[in-house]
Amino acid sequence: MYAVEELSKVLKVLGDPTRLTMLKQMEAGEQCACSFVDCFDISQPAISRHLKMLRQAGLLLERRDKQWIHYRLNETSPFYPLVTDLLANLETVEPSCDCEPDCAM
Amino acid sequence: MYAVEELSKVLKVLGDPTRLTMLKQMEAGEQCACSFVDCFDISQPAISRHLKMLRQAGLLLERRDKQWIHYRLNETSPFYPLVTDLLANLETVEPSCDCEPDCAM
DNA sequence: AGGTTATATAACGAATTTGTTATATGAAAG
DNA sequence: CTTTCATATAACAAATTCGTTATATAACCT
Repeated sequence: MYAVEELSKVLKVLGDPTRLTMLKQMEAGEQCACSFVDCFDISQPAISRHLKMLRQAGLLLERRDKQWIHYRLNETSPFYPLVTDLLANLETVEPSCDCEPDCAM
Repeated sequence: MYAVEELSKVLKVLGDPTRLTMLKQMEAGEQCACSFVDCFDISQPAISRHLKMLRQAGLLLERRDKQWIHYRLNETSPFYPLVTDLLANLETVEPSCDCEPDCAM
């Protein structure tokens, strides 16, 4: 059972096409932050801030490997079931620019 | 299957504690607009605008009866299953001010 | 050490959101 | 017909969002 304040905060974070698409891409597994930079037509700092919002909402976990940071869905979030359910009902988006499944490493 | 743009728009509308609480109250059935005015600590025009946003997202239907307007969840919305699922996992909120289940009529 | 790559933060502006008060509309009641 | 009640709209201010460019940090490579 979610409290109204918490749920509305998470839904607000989910209510953005860029962040929703990011999550959809992480549905398949870990994604390097650099791959998001390639996938979207917005600047690297904008990507970084979207990731931060998802992280602060507790929806993401990160793993540092060398200079790359890999993000993945946080399966221990109380909202993880909600997120996976949403993503399962979300069409896959074909990227506008060239978008590698993941970076070199 | 939802498209990213549509789903993110709906989630954005859902991502507000006032609107989420309004929907929760409509989970039980029709609600007169005036009952929302009693339930929340915001002005009548603010309530009216929240209802408009929910209506424009296709989540609500209205029924006019005399001078009152009754709102209910739109069961034919493609997002209705999503909404009911969310509401089922949302704690009921006890109202701050006096809040009738519905107005006189 | 110095250069390159990946990511984060700061500072800022335009657009959007969310509240307010004042006003308009629509229906009911005297 | 004028008043009253329920609801909607207009105009505006404060706060937030979301992008930008410039700069900082962190790790790797030579």
